[in-house]
Amino acid sequence: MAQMLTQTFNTRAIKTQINGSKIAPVHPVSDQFGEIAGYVGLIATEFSYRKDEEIYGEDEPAEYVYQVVSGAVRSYKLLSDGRRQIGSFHLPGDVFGLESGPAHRLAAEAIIDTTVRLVKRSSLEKAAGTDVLVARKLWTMTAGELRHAEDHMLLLGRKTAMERVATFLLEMDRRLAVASMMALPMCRRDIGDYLGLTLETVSRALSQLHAQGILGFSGARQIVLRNRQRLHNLDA
Amino acid sequence: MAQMLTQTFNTRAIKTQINGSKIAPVHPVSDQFGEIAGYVGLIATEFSYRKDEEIYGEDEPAEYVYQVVSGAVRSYKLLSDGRRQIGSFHLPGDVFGLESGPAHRLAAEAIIDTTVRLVKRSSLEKAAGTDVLVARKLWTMTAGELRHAEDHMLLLGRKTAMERVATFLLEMDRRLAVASMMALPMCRRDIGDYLGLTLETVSRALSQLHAQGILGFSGARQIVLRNRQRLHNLDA
DNA sequence: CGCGGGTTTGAGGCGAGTCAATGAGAGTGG
DNA sequence: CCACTCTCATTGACTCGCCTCAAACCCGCG
Repeated sequence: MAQMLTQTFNTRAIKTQINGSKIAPVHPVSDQFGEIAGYVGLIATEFSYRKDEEIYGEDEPAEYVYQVVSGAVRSYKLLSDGRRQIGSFHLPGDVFGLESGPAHRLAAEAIIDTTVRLVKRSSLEKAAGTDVLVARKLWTMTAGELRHAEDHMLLLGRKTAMERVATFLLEMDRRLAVASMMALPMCRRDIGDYLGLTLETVSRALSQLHAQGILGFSGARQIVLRNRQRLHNLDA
Repeated sequence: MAQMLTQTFNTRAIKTQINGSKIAPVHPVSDQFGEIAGYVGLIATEFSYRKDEEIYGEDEPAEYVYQVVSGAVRSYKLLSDGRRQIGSFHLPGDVFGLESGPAHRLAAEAIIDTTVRLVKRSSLEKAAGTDVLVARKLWTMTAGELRHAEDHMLLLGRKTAMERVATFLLEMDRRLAVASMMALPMCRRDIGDYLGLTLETVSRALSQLHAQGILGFSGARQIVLRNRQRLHNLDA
């Protein structure tokens, strides 16, 4: 299996080894991996990426499907002049990189040091070809991404800067708050590129919310929401 | 079947009958309907909507899946104060209203008088439960919508007004041009709400493209692209 | 023909972007 | 343990692209 990895991962495996990431031993799919597919016969492998390391590029063949174990990932598209739109952030437990077609439509990078679990796309395809429950699960996961994208189109097309930031805070609060505190893994530029704003506009909105007592800081990326209701009111 | 329709369509069927739409006789799925599912046993019905008539509302139970036969449909979300984001336009041949979950996440309205073919969602679910090819087709269709949404997020978050209009024109040219002429079914406000712009900004961009000789008008909604290459250059 | 909705065009305002400087931590090495 | 550095974040001043408001125009349709 270690041999299979070096074959199939080629450049990425080499790069990751240079970066000092470990390759976890092969093991059967555990319950925790049920999000991708809780079925015997699927091989899950762990893999690690360093901060800002590319996991896959836009239009690259979609060979694997990933689940974040720890860390955080951004999926994005670029325009030719470098303008970037982040489509989604992937946090621990999230599955990403799932494609129905042959290629990844967004690139993916580790926001911070990140460990993922992955399975070969062909394994999933094969399982889906014989098991309608697997097929249904794949559809449902893609539909979940579509739901998020539809909500995000409304944000990008029609919300004001303050509404976008309020939406973002409530989303992150829901997805990664522990004990009412959230530790954002991403920088202001990432947030801006997710919300269709500049990093300065994001910073100004956060400062304004801080001044109004709606949130508290413990360092720029440790945020406590002090009044979710008022935040909801700011979110259209 | 007519009885089934009045039962299952309730208010919509009544409204449509008042509007004078016809209810087509039940018939087996034809080859043309293969986009939804070319399988024996699925019942397709035709239904018509008048200009601006609602086909289904946001968060309404997703009982049917639709395919445009003729006309055009807009799918959109609204903010509480009326701001609208159109997620996509559905043109003849397009399938819309397909959901993995229980409810429609966007509302749908006929842009002009429109005829659709529809099948019960439960029929598709049932077919997908026994036939992995049907299941695969449903997944692929949802993945296609996701691809469009991802491209559109990039447009809404990062493109300029002129780039958005150029992208729109190329999309419509690809999807509905006949003999290099496209007859837009939607008004400037719809285009603006699709592109995250105001109708005035859309109009100004089109006027500018006209002045540059990149497109020609035969009435405000009949457009000929005279230089696709320059339009591509304007689209980031 | 003559409405009337839809479109175009103009003038001015404003929200977010740009450019620039300062500030605050986190990590590093002496 | 502190000084240094470097990245990231904040804040300010100014600009600008798109929005708003308003008026004129143009067809398409009855």
